[in-house]
Amino acid sequence: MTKKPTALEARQEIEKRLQEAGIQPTAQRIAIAQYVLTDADHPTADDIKTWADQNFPKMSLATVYNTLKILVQSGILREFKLPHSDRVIYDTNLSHHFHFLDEKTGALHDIPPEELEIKPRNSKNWDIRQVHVVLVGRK
Amino acid sequence: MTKKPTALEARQEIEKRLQEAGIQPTAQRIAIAQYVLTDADHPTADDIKTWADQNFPKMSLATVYNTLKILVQSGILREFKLPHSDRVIYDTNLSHHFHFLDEKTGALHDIPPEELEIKPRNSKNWDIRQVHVVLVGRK
DNA sequence: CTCTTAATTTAGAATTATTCTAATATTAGA
DNA sequence: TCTAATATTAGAATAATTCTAAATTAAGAG
Repeated sequence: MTKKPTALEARQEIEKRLQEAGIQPTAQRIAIAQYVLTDADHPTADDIKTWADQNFPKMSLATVYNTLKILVQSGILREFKLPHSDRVIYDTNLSHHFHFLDEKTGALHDIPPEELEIKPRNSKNWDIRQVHVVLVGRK
Repeated sequence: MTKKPTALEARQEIEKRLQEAGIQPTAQRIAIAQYVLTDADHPTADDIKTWADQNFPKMSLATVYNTLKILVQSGILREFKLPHSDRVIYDTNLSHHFHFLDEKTGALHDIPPEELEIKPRNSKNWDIRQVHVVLVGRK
């Protein structure tokens, strides 16, 4: 039985991850990474800014964007856009998965890879690096 | 052996299609529809504006956007965004297909549905209306 | 410690794609 | 030919994101 990590332990875990990725673990970066990786659900930059305004002494919008860019570059997060909406959405990159967008509510759900079999009959033998799948419909 | 349609015939064909969709076939709309449906390859609104500036007496950017919106609403076109880029891309809706984005060149290629088998193990029995797939990689 | 340099953060301006607005022009139909 | 409805237009407004240049913070050498 694994103990649930305390807030401090979680923070230290995040800090370690940033360091391992060669990212200087500043207070702002730790806060953003912790929020996106543990609490948030497919947040946008704006969601993160709103959260920061309530949970961090002072953080500029530019820092939110800068930090997200760094986290994406280092592979800790991935970013994507939904087929229609305007905003970039951030997602943990821990496990490969697909997305289901509920037309009615706008809610975005993860689809684990086992739920969707994708077989490229890759006749052209292309080198495929990323597979983005968004199913749009109703529950 | 079918004859290749003349420019006039193509224009009339487009006009008929607009009328059937309940869209008033104005000169601007015919021009845009003809370009997107027969000549352009995954254009953005900006591509269409550039083309119009060179091939139509005078057309405002607002008309480009208005017309594209109407064509999408009527099902003649579909629109989507690539996972990373900023612009909406327009595509003919004639046949269901997927996309391959070449990381190196940025070129976007169609993938016919036979090339990619997608099997949702739809345990949740969701009603899926659209399937967006973008493979990103290199040729 | 303390100084110096490099890295980070910041506020606000700039940019980009798209939508809105209100006036003008065109079209369809009586 | 007139009228009402519809479409087009230029330019302003909006929204997400990026850029800029100055101020702050952190890291490492001595």
